[in-house]
Amino acid sequence: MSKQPKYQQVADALRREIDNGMYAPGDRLPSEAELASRFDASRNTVRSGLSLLVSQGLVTSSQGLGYEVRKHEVFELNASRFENLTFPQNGDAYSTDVTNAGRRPHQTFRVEMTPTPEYIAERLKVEVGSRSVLRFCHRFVDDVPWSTQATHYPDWLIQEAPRLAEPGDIDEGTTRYLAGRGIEQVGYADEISTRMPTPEEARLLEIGPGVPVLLWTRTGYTTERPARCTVTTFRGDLNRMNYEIGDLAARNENDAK
Amino acid sequence: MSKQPKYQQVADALRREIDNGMYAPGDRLPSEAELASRFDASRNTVRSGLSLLVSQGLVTSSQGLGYEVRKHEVFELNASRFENLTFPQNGDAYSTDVTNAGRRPHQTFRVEMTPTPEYIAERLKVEVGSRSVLRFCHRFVDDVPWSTQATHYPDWLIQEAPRLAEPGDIDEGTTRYLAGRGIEQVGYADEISTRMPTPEEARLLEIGPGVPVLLWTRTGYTTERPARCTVTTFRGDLNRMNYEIGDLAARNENDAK
DNA sequence: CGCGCGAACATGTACCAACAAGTTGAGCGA
DNA sequence: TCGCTCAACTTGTTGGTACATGTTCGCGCG
Repeated sequence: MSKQPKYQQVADALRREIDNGMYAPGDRLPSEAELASRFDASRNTVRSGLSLLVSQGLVTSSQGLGYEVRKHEVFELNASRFENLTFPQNGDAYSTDVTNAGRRPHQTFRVEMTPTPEYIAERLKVEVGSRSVLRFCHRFVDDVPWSTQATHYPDWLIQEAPRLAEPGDIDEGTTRYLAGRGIEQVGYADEISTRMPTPEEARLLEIGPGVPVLLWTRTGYTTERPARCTVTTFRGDLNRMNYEIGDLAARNENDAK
Repeated sequence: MSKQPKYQQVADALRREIDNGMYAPGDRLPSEAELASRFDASRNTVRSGLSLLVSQGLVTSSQGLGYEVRKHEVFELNASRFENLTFPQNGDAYSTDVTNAGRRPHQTFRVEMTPTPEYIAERLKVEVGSRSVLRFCHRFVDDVPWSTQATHYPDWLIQEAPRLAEPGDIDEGTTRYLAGRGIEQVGYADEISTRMPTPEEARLLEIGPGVPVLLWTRTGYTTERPARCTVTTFRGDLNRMNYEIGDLAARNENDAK
C-alpha cells in the first residue's frame, strides 16, 4: 500500500507515462473526468495532481481544450561571443543571432531617463537614485515573446555618447556606437540566476505557471570603470546560454562538418 | 470593479504587501482563516491564492506553522575561474570556494560505470549507450543541500587515467590528476538553462514547490577532443553563476578595497 | 520541578455541488 | 454549399464540509 496522498499518485503516474513516451510532447492528456474515474478520485483531487504537473512545467492547460504535454524548443545564445566587435554583425547581436538561426526577430523599444535602481547602481558604481538612461527592449522570435532587456547607462557616459539618451534605434548597435565615440568595453562581468517570474514578467513574456525565467546581468567595463549594465530576462523554457572558455578548436572543427 | 477571479485578487494583494515590506522575509502571513474573513472568501479560495504565491516561490507553507515569506540567500559561483590550474586551490574547486566564503562544505560521493545517456554522448562525441564512468556528487553548504553534480568520463579516458573509475575521492582534484597524466583541458563549453525540478531533484536538493533549478553543463576539451562532461543542478534560490570575460582590471582593483 | 497530555490552532487531503466560460462539431436553415 | 446556432464537452471559479496531521503551549499530574 502507498501512504502517498492520492493527488500525488495521480501526478506521479502521469509523469511516468509522459516520461515513458506514452504521451508525447503536444499530446493531449485524458480529461479530468476520465482521470477521475481511472484513479477512482474526485475531480478536485485529479485537479490537484494535474496542477502539480502544471506548476512543474510539464504540462499546460487551457479552458475548453484540456491538458497538453509541453513542447520544449530551445534557442541557444552564445554569451561569450556577444558584443565581440570582431564578429561579423548586421545590426545588434540579437537580430543577428536570430536571423542566422533562420527565425524572424522583432523588437519594441523604449528609452527613458530614470533614477538608478539599487541593483544597477551597485554594479555601475554610481549613487542610488542618481540619473541614468534606461533603454528597454521587448524581444520576440517568430512573434513569440522571448526576452526583455533593460540596459542602464550612467550619467557621465551620456556626455560622451548623447545618442544613447535619444529615443529610437541605434542602427550599428550600441557597442559599435560607443566604440566609435572612444568608449571601448574591454571586459564584461556576467551574472546568471533564475527564479519564478513576477506577474509583470509573466505578462510580458506570456509565460504560464511552471516556467521560470533566466536572469542575465551583464556589466560592461572600460579600462577605467563600468560603462553599462544590462539585465535580461529570458523565458526559461525557450532559452539556453552558452559560454566558451579557452581553446575550443577541437569542438569547432567538428561543428564545421 | 475587477473582473479578476477572487483568488487572483488575494494573491495580488498579498504580493503587493510583501513587496511593500509590510511582510518582511521570514515573517508569517495571517492564517488562511483570517485571510478568508478579510477577503470575504472561502478557505478554498484563499488557499488557491496562497498556492499561487507558493508556486511562484514567494512564500513557503508548512503544516501547523502557517505561511512564511521566503528568504533569499545567494551563493556566488565564479564559473570562469573554475578548474583554472593557475588559481591556488586546496582540493576541489567547490570546497575551496565554499571555505573561502567562510562556510562549511560537505559532500557525498559515488562512482559507477554506466551506459552513456544521449545528452552526454552528444557532447562527449561517443556512441549512445557506450560505457562511461559516472562520478556523482551531492553537495551541501552548512548542511543545506546545494547542488548535485554528475560528471561523465568516456571510455578512452579511463585507459589513461584509471583512478577515475575507482571509488573514493581524488584529493588533488580531478582536473589536476588528469593534467598530471598528460590530459590537459584547454577549453570549456558551458551551457546554462533552467527549469522546474523533477521529483528526484526536489528530493535531493530539498526544494519545495516554486523553486527552479539552475542547470550547468560543462564540457571540457583537450586539444583533440572532449574529455569530460559535467552536469550540475543548483538550487535556483541559493545560487548565482558569474562569468568574467576579457579585462576586468577596473572591477577588480575596486573589489580589492 | 519536570514531564506529558491534550486543547487550540495551523495547514493538508478529499470529497461534493453548482455555475462560468472557452472550444468543437453536428446539424439545421437559408 | 455556406453560415449560424446550439448541444456537448472541456477546464475555471467558488462555495461548502469533514477529517487528518503537524505545532505550540499551558495546565495538571506525578
